Amino acid sequence: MASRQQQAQLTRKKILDAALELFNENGFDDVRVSDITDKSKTSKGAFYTHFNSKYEIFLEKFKEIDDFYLAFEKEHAALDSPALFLERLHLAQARYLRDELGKDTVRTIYMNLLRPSEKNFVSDPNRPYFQIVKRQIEKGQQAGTFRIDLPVESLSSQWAKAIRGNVYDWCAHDNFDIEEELKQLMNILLDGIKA
Amino acid sequence: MASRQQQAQLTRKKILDAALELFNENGFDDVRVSDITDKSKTSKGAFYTHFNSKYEIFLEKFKEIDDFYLAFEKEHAALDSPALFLERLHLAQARYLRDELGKDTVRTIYMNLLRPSEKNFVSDPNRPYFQIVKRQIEKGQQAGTFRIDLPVESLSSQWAKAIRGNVYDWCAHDNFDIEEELKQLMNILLDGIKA
DNA sequence: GGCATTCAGAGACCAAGGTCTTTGAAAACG
DNA sequence: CGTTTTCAAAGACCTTGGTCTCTGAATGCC
Repeated sequence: MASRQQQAQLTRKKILDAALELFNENGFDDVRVSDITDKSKTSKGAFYTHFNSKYEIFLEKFKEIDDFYLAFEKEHAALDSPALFLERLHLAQARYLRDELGKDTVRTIYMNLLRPSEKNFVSDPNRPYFQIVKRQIEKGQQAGTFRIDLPVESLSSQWAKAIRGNVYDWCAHDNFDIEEELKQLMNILLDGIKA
Repeated sequence: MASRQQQAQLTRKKILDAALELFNENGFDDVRVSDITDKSKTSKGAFYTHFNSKYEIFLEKFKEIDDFYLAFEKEHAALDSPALFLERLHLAQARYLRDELGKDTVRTIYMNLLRPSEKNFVSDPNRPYFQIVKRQIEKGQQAGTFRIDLPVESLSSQWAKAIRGNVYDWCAHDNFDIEEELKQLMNILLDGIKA
């Protein structure tokens, strides 16, 4: 028989695959842990040895978003206006959230990030998103188009938080055109960080 | 015996009082619905005829914040710089959230606002907070200090959402000085909405 | 007053996320 | 090898928010 470790990895994968498929079909709230263990022919015991919660396994889906950011940066490396870069990045992000992930997924993530037990992966400063924003703002500072009375860290973290407020509200409402709203916000923010 | 309606109101009050007291002592997550019904000498049936969820009753506590905003506006009516008014308002707000309500309460509210069933009371544009912000921004526009290429509605709603992003992050993290962070954000935002 | 109807309230019940105990095979040991 | 230890996995069990059914007193109607 396969080694214990190999077997465990296989079980983990079976659970993960089943879960992601079910989440895609029915959304987080309409998938029971028992649905996942049934579909993957495993058990609660197996589920909770590999994942700490139903939410944690759901996050796996969200992590793809980092690939999106990295791909965007690569694709737009030629663009040398940081302001323009940031604007396009976030409009693309808005479409990605809306069309690829879907409001329901984002809502679930934003909700669960506030659970006391969670360590907040989304606003981890090491994530590609922050690195990219930071690089652009630094570039703008060096070019003299962005203000330098506040450090890059402050400007970029404030930028990110303002954007997050917009995404949060989008999750909480119907009739909210996130692309349009983000455009407006960035209009203001860019004015606020210009030299 | 008291009329049915009177009796019902009394029961409602008993539940509400017991609940708020328990929430204050132990926080939302550590209070069971059964704790509330035990303390108030009522029952699940009574609880759910008067409130739709454990969260809904918790919101009652939060609604006091509107009194805070109204009091602030009254107290600072003499201040005629909208920029200064907004800055002071939000620093006072930061302290109120931190010292009066507490991070845990705010976190719970921000979490539950994203529940699909909730109608978002917090970002209801009729709330005093929005009215106050809107009035100040309008005042600034009329005085020629704030930009007029975007309508008051846009400026104020973007303002509110950016602030909300900051509060959200404060809830999600330890080691986050909300007063300092808000100061920084407003520095940028005010620059962004100035004429 | 007598009868039908309504409705606040009690509490059994249900659903579903998460925990605990148990088991049996694989690894480690000698 | 034989024995002990470890540990993935199974599934019974617990917890707790919320629902459902039932009851009995207040209200409405004649």
